[in-house]
Amino acid sequence: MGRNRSFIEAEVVAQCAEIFRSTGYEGTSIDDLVQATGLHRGSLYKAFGSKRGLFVLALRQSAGPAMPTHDSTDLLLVALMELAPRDPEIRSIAFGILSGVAPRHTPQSLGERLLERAREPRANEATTKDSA
Amino acid sequence: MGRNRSFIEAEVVAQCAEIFRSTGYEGTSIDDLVQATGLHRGSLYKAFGSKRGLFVLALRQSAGPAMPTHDSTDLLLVALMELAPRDPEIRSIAFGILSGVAPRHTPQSLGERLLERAREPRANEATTKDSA
DNA sequence: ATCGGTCAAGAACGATCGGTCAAGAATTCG
DNA sequence: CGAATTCTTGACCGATCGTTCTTGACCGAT
Repeated sequence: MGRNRSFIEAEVVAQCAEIFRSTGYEGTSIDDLVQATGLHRGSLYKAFGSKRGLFVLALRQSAGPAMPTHDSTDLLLVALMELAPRDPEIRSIAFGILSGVAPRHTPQSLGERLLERAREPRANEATTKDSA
Repeated sequence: MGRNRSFIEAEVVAQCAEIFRSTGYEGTSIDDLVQATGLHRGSLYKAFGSKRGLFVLALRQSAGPAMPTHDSTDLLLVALMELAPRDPEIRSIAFGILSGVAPRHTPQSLGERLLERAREPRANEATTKDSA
């Protein structure tokens, strides 16, 4: 039970992380997360409290012990660009990830990934509804 | 006169650029720009058409012939992170700036500035966002 | 069968978003 | 001077934002 639940939780957080890293923090709406996870608004809030809380979990989880992937690096970039300057806790988490035991990220590697990400066209997210 | 007008215009664009580079694109509301410029909503839209149009002008203007400053680099970072993946024109402008005649920006210099910016606390603008 | 408690579900909420427009002030022209 | 025209202004719009609350289905214990 508990194990299964936390496993599912981790999966949901991972799905949200994917949305956040792709469309940014401010660019992601709760509806986007609802759609991506299949959960419902109330459930998301019951489980995670707020959009920001969900992002914090996603950021922490994506920075596990493994080597950074493109996805986890993107999420870190989003945190650094959009949240860190105005949110001390997230700034602290982000720089904690950066100063991990091994020098996994460097300014150069971050800059390179930033440029790669900027070049990747994003599927035109529905600003106007034509889902038929 | 035309010259005076365009001078004022450039000043307004510069003020908006400062807001965009500081709080990001999605993080900046029209009201923020209204407050920063002292102009009124209608005037802004009459002169610049849209928030995006204003950002495009700001990005182009900030990437003049001079050496990049922290401010102009920040605006470029915002363009690359928030707009470039979903907006081909802005992506094109941004990469045009990057491939200027002299190698003014490198992945490493971008990454370094990204980290500096993330460390600079931003005056907590009260948008009733983190009261949870 | 009936209660009490739990939880998913999504309708509803106030605030705020980007964008528009009609009415008043200012200016130009006959 | 008065009519015509341009500019200024901020109230207003529908949509969407993040968040909360009511609803009702479900389940074990009585």
